[in-house]
Amino acid sequence: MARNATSGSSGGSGSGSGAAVPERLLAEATRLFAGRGYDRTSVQEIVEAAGVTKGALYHYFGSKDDLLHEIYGRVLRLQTERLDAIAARTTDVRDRLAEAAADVVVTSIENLDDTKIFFRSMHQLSPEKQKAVRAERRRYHETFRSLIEEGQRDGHFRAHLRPDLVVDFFFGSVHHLGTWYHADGPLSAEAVAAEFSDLLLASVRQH
Amino acid sequence: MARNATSGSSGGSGSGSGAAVPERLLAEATRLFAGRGYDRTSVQEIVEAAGVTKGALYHYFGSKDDLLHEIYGRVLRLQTERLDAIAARTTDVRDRLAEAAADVVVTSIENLDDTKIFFRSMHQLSPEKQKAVRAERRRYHETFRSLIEEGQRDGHFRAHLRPDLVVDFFFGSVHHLGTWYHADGPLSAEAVAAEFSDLLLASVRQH
Amino acid sequence: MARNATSGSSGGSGSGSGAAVPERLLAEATRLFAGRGYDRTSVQEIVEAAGVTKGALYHYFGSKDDLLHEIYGRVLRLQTERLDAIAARTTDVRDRLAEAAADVVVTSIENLDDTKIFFRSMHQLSPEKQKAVRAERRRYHETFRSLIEEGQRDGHFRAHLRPDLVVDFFFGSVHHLGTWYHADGPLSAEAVAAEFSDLLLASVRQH
Amino acid sequence: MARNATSGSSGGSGSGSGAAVPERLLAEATRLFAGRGYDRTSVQEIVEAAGVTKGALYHYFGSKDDLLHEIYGRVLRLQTERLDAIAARTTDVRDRLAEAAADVVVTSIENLDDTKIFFRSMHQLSPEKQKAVRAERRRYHETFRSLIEEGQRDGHFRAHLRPDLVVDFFFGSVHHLGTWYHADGPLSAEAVAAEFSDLLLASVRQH
DNA sequence: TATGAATGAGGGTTCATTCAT
DNA sequence: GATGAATGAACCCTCATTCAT
Repeated sequence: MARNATSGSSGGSGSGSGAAVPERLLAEATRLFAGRGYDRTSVQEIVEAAGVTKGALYHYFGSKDDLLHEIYGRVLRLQTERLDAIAARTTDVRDRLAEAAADVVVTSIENLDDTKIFFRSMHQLSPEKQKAVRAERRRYHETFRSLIEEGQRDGHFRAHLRPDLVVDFFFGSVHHLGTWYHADGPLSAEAVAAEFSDLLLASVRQH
Repeated sequence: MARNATSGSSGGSGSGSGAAVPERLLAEATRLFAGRGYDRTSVQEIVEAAGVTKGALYHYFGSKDDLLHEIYGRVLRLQTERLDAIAARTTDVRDRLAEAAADVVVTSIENLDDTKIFFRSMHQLSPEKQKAVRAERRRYHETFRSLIEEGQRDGHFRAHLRPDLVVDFFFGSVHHLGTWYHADGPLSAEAVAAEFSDLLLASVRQH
Repeated sequence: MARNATSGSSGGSGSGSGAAVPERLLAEATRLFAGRGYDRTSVQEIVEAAGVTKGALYHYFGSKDDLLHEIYGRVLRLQTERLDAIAARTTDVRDRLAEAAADVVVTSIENLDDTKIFFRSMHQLSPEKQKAVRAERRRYHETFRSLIEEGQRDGHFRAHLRPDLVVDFFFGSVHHLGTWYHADGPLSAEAVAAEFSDLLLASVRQH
Repeated sequence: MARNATSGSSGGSGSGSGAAVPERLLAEATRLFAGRGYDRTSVQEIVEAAGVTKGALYHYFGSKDDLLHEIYGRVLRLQTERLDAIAARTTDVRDRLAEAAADVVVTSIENLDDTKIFFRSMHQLSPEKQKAVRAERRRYHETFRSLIEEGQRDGHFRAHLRPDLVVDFFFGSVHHLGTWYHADGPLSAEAVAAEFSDLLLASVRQH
């Protein structure tokens, strides 16, 4: 029943604050959910930030829950696409794993609000939407895991490690980025990506 | 404003479910916060689960927020004590780090409800309580980090790694346990602890 | 404010579900009002059921209220015409009363949705429309009552009965049909009509 | 989950408008539902009329729906008790039927607001509560019907009549009272009761 | 020590209607 | 003739907290 939230842009005749209404709503919701948490952000606050009324929000989104789901969807689609592209390459599996690890760190930092929301607010989605998101997330993890398994078969990675545990180990670190990373701190996204990638590779590599 | 929540036990002649009222309240609150989240758990649900009335809760705790703070306090005190004990030993720093890592995994799994609450609900504490918790947490992280720095000075651990980044890397994995670990799954707490500890050591060790 | 709702049919070349738009809207509104009640049926539901948009509805009808009024109008016109025709005959007044009673039962059952709406939703009309409907209804009742009065003058019906009370007695039964009658039950419309007519005649006849 | 709404009276120390809060809420709700209809009466209007806040209403009643259900319950209990008492007598079945008919007319008029609500708002109850009310109502109708069946077996009432149809015929008239009866009109409750009872008896009697 | 009725502010959501296109 | 985005007001309900008892 959720309406299609990504209508074409308003075409440049733009009255108001520039971007189209659904995009503005998603952007403000993302910002507020990341800051205050999903439950502490009221629909009223979102629409005020976006400069529209509640009716407009419910014209585009079926519920507050739908907004959250849409936010998840965007980031999942983005990361899945990127991982699939990296995994499909024909380079050494160690390079592919390193690159995949660095890439997810960079995109997580570039979308830090989404990252914060992701690991804090998943359980506030309605059960069925939670199931949908988990399924997409599982696909993503499986692709990542298959890289580790491939490295183990090739003798590059330590064979006794449980690949699923390694995935949970690493993605815990990634999801946690939202808790401590600050854009205005001393570390660039690429610096963190390089070190996380290095740590992951060192932890699995056959020495 | 917070009353002292840990009064002596009611002496055993207690009516009801055995344990003293404040303990029962904390236990039920922990269970419910972990399951539904802090904001979605009502005070009414907590007192019903504990078999008391609202008046009783507000007799022992100044606010719902106080309950959450107390839960944080318990787990922080526990983990700080254990880490301090491990860090104070005189064994090889690699052993101390491995042991500290394994220990925090085991206690996180043994108190999985607290772990879930910890990483999801921090931002739902009042700002000043949040500050207090963060300060305690920082002390904990600093102790952990000092083990890594010691290992670097000794030449056991790779010198170019940023110790604080390593700590955030590892504790992301630990906090994430609440998201995927299930007591009735195939892995014991000790098995996860061993593998996480192994991964951490491998990732930092000089090879 | 109400536009003329019964425009000529669109000529048969019509796109969509066959009948002209206003008729389709009235038909779906009748079905929905009978099922869910007037207040619980949204304009959105009506236009979706009719396969048009809100703009179309408001093009033909001035308001949601207008739809309800039009539904009342149709059934009132129908029943008034039929009663007038029966009352104008020259047969024995007992036969005319019996026929009128049976006829209103049959048409009430044939338009059971209208009947349900009639007795449940009158008070949801705007005051002025309510007044108009009541006036038409009064005319109808007066015609019916005059049959009873005629029978009393002729000595066929018991003289001490209050004719208006008899009318209310009988039409209570008729309006109530919507509550219990089901088309797929064991009773045909004609069977109910015969028995109701019989009960009415027996209740007023001089024995 | 509905709280018990009929606490003891407040004991005479009565601050405020006299009666206890739940009773006041039910009384005002009855008045407003009868006047405007259930859907058109807001919870805000009810609590304002009763001089309390929304929180107080929801302290005693689980939902607006519960209020309606409680109103139904009261009138059903009253009428069931009275009918059972009359049906249990040992007088001639014609007298018992006449008395039962007259009695339900009198109590329906004495509780005219409840009567109005009954026939207009039943379908606005939640499905499960509707089922409960219908079941109670069916019991009531069955008792009434058994009087007619008894009269048919005794040869007092016409044997070919369908008893259930007679019951629906008569209770249509009774439920309809709310539509036309006015306390300040020319007819006393007893006068209407006598005539309705007479009409019913005449319609079923063997002549 | 404990009760539980009552508050008051705010929660998410629905909806008839309008109007620029 | 017809669209559908947007409004704005009202809707039912929840909840942490207080306080007279």
